[in-house]
Amino acid sequence: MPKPKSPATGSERVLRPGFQERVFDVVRQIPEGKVASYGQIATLLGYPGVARHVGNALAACGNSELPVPWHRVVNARGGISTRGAEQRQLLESEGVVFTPSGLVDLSQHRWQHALRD
DNA sequence: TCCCTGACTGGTT
DNA sequence: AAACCAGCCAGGG
Repeated sequence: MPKPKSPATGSERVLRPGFQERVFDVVRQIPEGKVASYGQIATLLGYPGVARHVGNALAACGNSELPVPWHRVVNARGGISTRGAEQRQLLESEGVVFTPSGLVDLSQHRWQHALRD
């Protein structure tokens, strides 16, 4: 039979369907005043390296029926999304502190899901 | 099906 | 510190 071209053969690093839901699930667990990074969530789900997809999934959080606190997800440097205008305000209203350079102070607000470094 | 883009990241210049 | 680059993989044109 013809050789399968699917990248899943050999090494299955393909995102399973339902990935987006899982992302929402985790994000909903972030408490007020805390933030997590895209990469942190990807790793938590078992897919290190797919931070982009976390962001991509979050971009569609409007499709979710349950509310998703998307503003509590920031990039690895504590920077907020390209649509950060609203995001910053939401975070500050939860007591999140920003550094003078406009980044979330991760040393103070990083959510650790009961884990540690 | 090819090519480009993306709410990302970590390493190298 | 900032720019650049390679890796990641799904979606859309």
